Amino acid sequence: MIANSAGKGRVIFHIDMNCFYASVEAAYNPSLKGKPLAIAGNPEERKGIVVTSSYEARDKGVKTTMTIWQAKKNCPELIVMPPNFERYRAASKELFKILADITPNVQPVSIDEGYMDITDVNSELSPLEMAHRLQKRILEELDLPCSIGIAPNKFLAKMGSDMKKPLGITVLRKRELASTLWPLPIGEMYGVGEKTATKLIEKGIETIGDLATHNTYELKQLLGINGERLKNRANGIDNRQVDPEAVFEFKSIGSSQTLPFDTVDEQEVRKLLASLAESVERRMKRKNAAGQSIQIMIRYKNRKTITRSKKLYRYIDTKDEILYQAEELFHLHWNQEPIRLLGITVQDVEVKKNIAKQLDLFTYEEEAGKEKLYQAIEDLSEKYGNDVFKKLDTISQDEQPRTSFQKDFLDDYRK
DNA sequence: TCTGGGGTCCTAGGACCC
DNA sequence: TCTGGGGTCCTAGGACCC
Repeated sequence: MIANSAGKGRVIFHIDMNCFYASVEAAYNPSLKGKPLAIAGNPEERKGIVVTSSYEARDKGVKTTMTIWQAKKNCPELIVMPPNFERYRAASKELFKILADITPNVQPVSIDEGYMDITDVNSELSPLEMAHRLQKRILEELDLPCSIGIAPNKFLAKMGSDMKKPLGITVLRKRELASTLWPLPIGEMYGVGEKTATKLIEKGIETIGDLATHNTYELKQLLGINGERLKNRANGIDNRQVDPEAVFEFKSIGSSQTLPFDTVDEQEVRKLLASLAESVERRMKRKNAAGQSIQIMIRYKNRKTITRSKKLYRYIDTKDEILYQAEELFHLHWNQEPIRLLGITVQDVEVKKNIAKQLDLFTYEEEAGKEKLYQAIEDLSEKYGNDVFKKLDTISQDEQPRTSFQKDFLDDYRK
């Protein structure tokens, strides 16, 4: 049988690793198998919350985002380990290699899950048999358990992979939704979080089936565009493609950190901002990217969190530039109250290859040296206002200026 | 004596332009 | 003498996911 025998319908897999971090640790150290294990940060630095835990731990009431002391209260024999991301990244890489063996049409969505579109895979095996082999191979080669959802679209495949754990395989067919998907409580639907669940339950929508049959207009009133989308999904409608390129289309790169103690000390703030800027720079370099906006995040003592951002009209990618912009925003917006967490994010990120094509200031930057460019930018901002870059639009280096404004700018700049 | 860190997408108001 | 409506961009915040 050929996977595509259904005709025009697609066949999508969603692969979801079971308790990924905990399973990787158990694969490295088999003596951990069968024991209640939690991966959690350092409680001394106020980061001691459970990130993942084994099923044995979950059975004893250990839940993700619990603090370690809460988790240990429920499960005194809990083994707690710090996260080892290198390890998880390495395991993830091996996982996606195995998926790529079946089809190039794989879309990673996070370190431990991904979609595959196997519609056009030539195989004598049925999709269900393929899934069994895949699951077995991942278990044998990586010693890691996973669950697989098989369905005609991403949403149903995702819901399917969630239904049986560990080592489950679930087929969700559209014609069986009323008996398979609809009985589930609304809060278990992908895309419905706590807030949305509360709103829906208030309207008497308690199951996915209730949502599927509810009046569309009312849902739009309640949830905006998302209301309509959720209703469609509840009815098994989801046209999103599996996109292997999506993983390269990141839009922001950020770094944030909770301080061991709340602080108002500017020295300490500066140190943290510098190290955050460095971390952002490192990761942007790795991805060969630069960004056009900067955002800072300040979380205060009472957990109230603000974000402040600024569009820059030029691309930045170095630690110094990131830090300079972040410090400026910080001093403009900090209300002097004790700080719990700081974050820096570079937004409107592009890979440099694409920037060079589109935007030319970057080319100038490479050629003429940054200091000269920044000086020119500052002079021009003063002269023409902050609109200068919008008005400039894109002038490529070999291109003739199209407007008198662009001409003035280039004259000024080349001086 | 609780609640990390990495993201994406959507909304809503104001500025500005036509 | 007073005021429509559409569209885009920017900023801040919120919801959600892993």
